Amino acid sequence: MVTMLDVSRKAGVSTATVSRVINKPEIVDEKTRLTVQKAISTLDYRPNLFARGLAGRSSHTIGIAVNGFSSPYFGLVIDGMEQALARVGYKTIAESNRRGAEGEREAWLSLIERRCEGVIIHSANLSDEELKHLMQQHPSSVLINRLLPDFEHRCINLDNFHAAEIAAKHLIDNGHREIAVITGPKRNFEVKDRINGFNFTLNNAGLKLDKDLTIEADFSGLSGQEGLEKLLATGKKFTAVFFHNDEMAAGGMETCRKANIRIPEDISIIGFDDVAIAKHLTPKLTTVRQPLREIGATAGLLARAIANNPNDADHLPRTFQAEVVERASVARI
Amino acid sequence: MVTMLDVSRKAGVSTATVSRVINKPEIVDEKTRLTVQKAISTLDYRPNLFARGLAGRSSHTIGIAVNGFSSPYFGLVIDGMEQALARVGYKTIAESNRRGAEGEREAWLSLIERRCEGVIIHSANLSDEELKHLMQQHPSSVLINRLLPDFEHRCINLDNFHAAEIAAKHLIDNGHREIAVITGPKRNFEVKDRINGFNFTLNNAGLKLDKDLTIEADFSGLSGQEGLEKLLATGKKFTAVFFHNDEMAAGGMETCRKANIRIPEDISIIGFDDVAIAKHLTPKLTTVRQPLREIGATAGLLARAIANNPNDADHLPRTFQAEVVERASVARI
DNA sequence: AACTGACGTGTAAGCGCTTTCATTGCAGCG
DNA sequence: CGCTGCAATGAAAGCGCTTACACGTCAGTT
Repeated sequence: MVTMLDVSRKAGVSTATVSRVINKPEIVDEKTRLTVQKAISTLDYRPNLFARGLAGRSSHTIGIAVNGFSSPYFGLVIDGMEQALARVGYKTIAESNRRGAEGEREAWLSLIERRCEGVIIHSANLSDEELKHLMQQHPSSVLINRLLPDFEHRCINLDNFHAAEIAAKHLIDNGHREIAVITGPKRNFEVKDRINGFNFTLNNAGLKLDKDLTIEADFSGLSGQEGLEKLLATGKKFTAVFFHNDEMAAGGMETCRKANIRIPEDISIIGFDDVAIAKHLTPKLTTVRQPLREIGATAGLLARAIANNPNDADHLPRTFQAEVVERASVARI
Repeated sequence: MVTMLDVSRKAGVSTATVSRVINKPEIVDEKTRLTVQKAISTLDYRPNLFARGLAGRSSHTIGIAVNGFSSPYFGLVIDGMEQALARVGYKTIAESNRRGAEGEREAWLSLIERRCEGVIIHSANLSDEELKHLMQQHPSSVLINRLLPDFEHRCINLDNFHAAEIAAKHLIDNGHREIAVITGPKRNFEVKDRINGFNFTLNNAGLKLDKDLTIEADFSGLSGQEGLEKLLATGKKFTAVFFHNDEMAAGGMETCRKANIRIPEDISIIGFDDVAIAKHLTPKLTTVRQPLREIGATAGLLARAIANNPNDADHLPRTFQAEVVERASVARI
């Protein structure tokens, strides 16, 4: 392994100078700089990250902890982050949460251990209390999909209230009056916001949400399927249903197929997220798109800014707006 | 930050002993070990990975470089790897390739720099020559989805020949005689294997592949869509088409829908991979499933074994068998 | 009783960098 | 011509850990 010492010898300077050439080229004389750079490239030298990290230089990497890499949702977030960060010379490292609060804490710490300058966390299981504690202890971490009191400027979120608003509006504009909804777990704050936004819009339009027509599910396809079955079982009339994610919407479509219910002729369906499957469903799913890549990108940039240059952080948005992607699962009636 | 020195003081021993407790607990006296462990946990001490890495201890992490985190394909591979490795106390770090050969090399090196004990690489763009060079230089890296001459024992692959064989067999068994195929890029070795396996089976059954009925595409949905259009334009008769991945199959279905061709009544379709969208298509896609998680898991384990205990490596499989998942897009005729 | 090993532990030398502080050389000044 | 001040560089002290080596201690020998 070729070390900085090798380079310095080859270039006839001290290791300090080599280090400067690498980290602050502007402060070394042009001539020396050139010699050193030549030495670096002819020796094919690459700094040892561990030594660098130990010696205290910043690692130029931002970490992100998610639950499972195979989620289409987080895949996009990470991708967005990775690309934005790469553009400013930063590396991304992704870690997979083990399940539960313990797993989330573990992943977070592990990222810190890796000396990530910033860490971005999606936590569903840690309590506000503990989250606050960790946020305090690790000042350049940022949360996504969670709004932690007192740490709002370090949280990145979709404007779920608004997102549900436009979903409702889309349905109403298309003439729907009896609307059902299948929600995510109600303890999630984003679920609450969606419910509120949805209700708000319905109320404004002089409609109201029938309690029996809102079912709590758990974001899984199966729960969507069963949710719609329950809805059907009530015998109540409804012409449209709003699912809190696409996965559940796909499940819902499945029960329609089984029950011989036509979409959108008999029931209109609107989803949420716009993940890959949405456009492959039949009919193609009209859904509320989250700007996932953008959220990832901003989270990454924010973490970096907080770590290095807190002023920059102010310019970054903390909340994002969804938009509805009109496809073919909502009928005008 | 609490360091090993703090722990050693608290426990009244030297740092060397603390280090031993962490790395080779068996060699320290039980009593001391307990004191030290208590000190560690009351201080909430966590070793500094950089110092560890620098001082030469193994990092207990395996890295993987893929192109983009949002691919449903690699998502599963990484997930499988992560879980298998976690089970043996190893960490996974995933890095996203930048495009092209240069990007792949870069990601590889970057993983090495992070002192990953082993590295697992998916390379589509590096030449065999360069790959060999890198494999030599970094003895505990393993390749997935590529078969590099002279390094077969460090390559993990699907048995593509067999996979295509069973796809063909499935079609033939269902009575199909005129079969079209839409392939991936032919320079890919796995594509070649699939073509060979497919042809082989067809020939064995006394059929042969019509040159006009095989179209080269690029694995994208759009290319699948266009591929089927071209097929239709030939005016030749075919009752089934084999797509080299699900994405393209979805595209093909799209074409059918537009052309008012019923699946599977008019044309049967079989895909490849079995990614998330497959079961959401209408009709549900019959496809050849790759054991993606298992491939990931084995790749991770293999890299680790090569790094630590070459003998263990022998037991691990290098090639995996696909299976067809029968759903609803292939008709019996 | 002196001698051997095995065992448990401590001492201290790095690992490859960054960074502070000191040093040098030299232009510009009175 | 001696100063000051600045720019460019070097010397050396860590960063927090691992590990070779040395050093007791205390059985079990002879």
